Amino acid sequence: MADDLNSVKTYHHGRLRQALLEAAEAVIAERGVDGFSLRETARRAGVSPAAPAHHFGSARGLLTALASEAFRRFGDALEAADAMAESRAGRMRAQGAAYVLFALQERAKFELMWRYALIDPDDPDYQQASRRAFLILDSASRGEGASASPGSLDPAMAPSIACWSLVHGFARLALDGAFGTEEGAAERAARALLPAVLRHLTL
Amino acid sequence: MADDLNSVKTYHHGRLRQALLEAAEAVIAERGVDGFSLRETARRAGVSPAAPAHHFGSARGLLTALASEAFRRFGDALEAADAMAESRAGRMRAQGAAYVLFALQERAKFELMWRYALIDPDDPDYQQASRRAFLILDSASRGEGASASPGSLDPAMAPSIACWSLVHGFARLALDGAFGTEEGAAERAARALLPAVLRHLTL
DNA sequence: TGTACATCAGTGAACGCGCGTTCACTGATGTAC
DNA sequence: TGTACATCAGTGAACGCGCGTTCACTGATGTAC
Repeated sequence: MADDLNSVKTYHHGRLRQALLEAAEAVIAERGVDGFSLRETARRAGVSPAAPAHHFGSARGLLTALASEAFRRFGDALEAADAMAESRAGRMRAQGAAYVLFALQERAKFELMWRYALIDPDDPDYQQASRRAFLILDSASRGEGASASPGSLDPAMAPSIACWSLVHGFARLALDGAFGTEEGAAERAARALLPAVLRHLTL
Repeated sequence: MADDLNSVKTYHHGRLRQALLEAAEAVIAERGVDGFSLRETARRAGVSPAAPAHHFGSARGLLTALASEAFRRFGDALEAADAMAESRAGRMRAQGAAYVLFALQERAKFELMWRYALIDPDDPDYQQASRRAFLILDSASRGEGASASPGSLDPAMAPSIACWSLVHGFARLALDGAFGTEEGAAERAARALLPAVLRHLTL
């Protein structure tokens, strides 16, 4: 029977955790990160406002899970871009483009990823997901297997940090409307300027 | 009599507008941008919750005024740094250091400056203050008098945008704890890494 | 195969909260004559 | 110099809001025998 896959409304949802994450994603995509509300998320998932607590403990817990998931997909995007390029500079540029593309396409999620007032940055899952993303960037900008760790102040980190800063800054400026606030302005700026901007980095 | 400068509590405040801006600044410095509240601001200024409306219209109005003022001081800091250096590269690096220093020292204000969900980015005063800051950066990275405008997609903008992106990204990553979340970690990272990072920029 | 029971995943009503804004008001100031 | 009056800059109580979380509960599921 396809019944239990479709319309039958049962007391137990079955995949509520995933459904809540999707609903939350939709809420922030529509209303912005600041417009998030746990009750609205529950409403969209068709569930009582108390239900999310069962899976995430609190609103912060849900957002932390969503941010972790976002970081994972972000890492995937960087990895995929990396695999398409060959030279060191080529890898770095491909990743830089993917970085900015992700930020523009998944705007709200990208902002959430860095919103420490709303998530728990000490969550192990979050930590692991965000650290991984940096290591992918790092390995491209220093060429081959990553060695140092994100938190270190080793001067050997400078190239990676410079690369990271450049693309991160460009993405945020674009999101914040520095290149115009009209519809599509950020995307146009990225297309027109990003390649030239990336060329200003010496590795 | 010094009375009217000190303790005498009069019905009319006299400089309430300024007092509210200062109170708001203190609130976000203590509680973070997300912790802002108009009522709390009024409380600190020793005034009823309805008073701010008289000077700023709404909470958003107050925050927009605060962000504009922040951008003005930010521009001043960039300008001062610029005046200390001589070569083009020197000016750019001095401004870059000032940029990051401002972000770290005036953390909450710096974040507010870019928080479009809370302010009105179309406010003329805000526009002018933010545009000015960019033009100072721009004039250093292209050498001498600024020519193009922030919104343009002219490829000649690439050096300025690259410089801007680099320092903006570094600042945000530092604030967001990418270099560690312990007390003072961001400052230490800036001291240890920023000069080397700035050297990766070709002008 | 059937039954008892523990555990799990939801409900829905209620709580208390602090918020931004509104409203009719009043005390102080400044200006015209 | 004194008075009338408009304007300005505050008050403080009230409104309605949506929020996150709590609580005692119940329906469904899975497991042991």
